[in-house]
Amino acid sequence: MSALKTVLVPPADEEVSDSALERFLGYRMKRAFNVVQADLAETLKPFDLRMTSYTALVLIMENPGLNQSQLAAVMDIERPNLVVIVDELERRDLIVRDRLETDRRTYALSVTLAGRRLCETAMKAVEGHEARLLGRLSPEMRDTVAEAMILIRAGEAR
Amino acid sequence: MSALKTVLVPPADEEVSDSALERFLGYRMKRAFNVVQADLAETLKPFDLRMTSYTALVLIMENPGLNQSQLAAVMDIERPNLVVIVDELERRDLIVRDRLETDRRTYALSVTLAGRRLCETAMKAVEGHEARLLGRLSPEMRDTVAEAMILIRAGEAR
DNA sequence: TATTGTTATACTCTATAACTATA
DNA sequence: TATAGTTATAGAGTATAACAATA
Repeated sequence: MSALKTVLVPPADEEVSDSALERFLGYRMKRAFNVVQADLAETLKPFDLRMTSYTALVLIMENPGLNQSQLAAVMDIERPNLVVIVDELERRDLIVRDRLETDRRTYALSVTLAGRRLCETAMKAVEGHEARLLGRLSPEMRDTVAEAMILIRAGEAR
Repeated sequence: MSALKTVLVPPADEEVSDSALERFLGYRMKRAFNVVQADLAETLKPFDLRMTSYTALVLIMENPGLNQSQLAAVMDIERPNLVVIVDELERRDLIVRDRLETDRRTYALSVTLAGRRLCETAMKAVEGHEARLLGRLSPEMRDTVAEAMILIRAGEAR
């Protein structure tokens, strides 16, 4: 039997393949989400907002009076993580926390006039960001993706 | 003019709406991705792998001899962040780093037998995870989502 | 008891600058 | 000088336990 030595030939950059991960949803989603995240961060930077604080602001504007537990639930984050977000929005006078007479444990959150103005301007910028990132996708494709995201999200508990 | 006092009525839990974020891709993707991430983490826990280390292992198995810069590029992460991942895979004897004669700066990465075995078992588990999470999506929908993720990813630099 | 908001903490992922050794 | 790998570090997101005030 002859002695064969295996020689490891490094692939050229263009030859590196990820086809074994072709059906790997997490991998594909992660890479796409990173791009979306980075572009969104740039988009929101002029408003000094991050994705989480922007989301919170929009939801408070849409649901005046909601409390932090409700907001955390809609945003799908843990309550402790919401505290710092709400703290900062309040510090910047974009929202107010009102103690309720009926239940003095909870805060009723609502936007200030400044908060509403900033939010509406930021929403326009985010529309541009969406258009930029989804430009290559057909309208049908966008709808399908949106629907799929909701279906995946809904399939959580089983 | 009569003095009207605005009373803030907190919404019931079921009434909290996020329709203002309906077309907000990042928000939808984040929520879906969180679900995928959490389920994947559970799936990979028995193998003591995380999403990043699993991805690295699969890619090294598919591209024997590639170096860390190439791997980081395919995975879309920064080189410094890859070091700890490769360190751990090497420590567990799942991969080896071979110094190349031709360029002593780079490592040629490849899986060991143990690495190949663990990877192949883990890939089967990940298939189950995919089936579980994508169960509600039609095959056409899955294809569209996969394609859309690649398109979004590709639209990065513009 | 249970719930709201809070503090403290820890782990992961991500990003950048600066270093070393090789080329 | 440029590149591969490395170290150190910092920021952001996420998750849990435990507490005070209130119901």
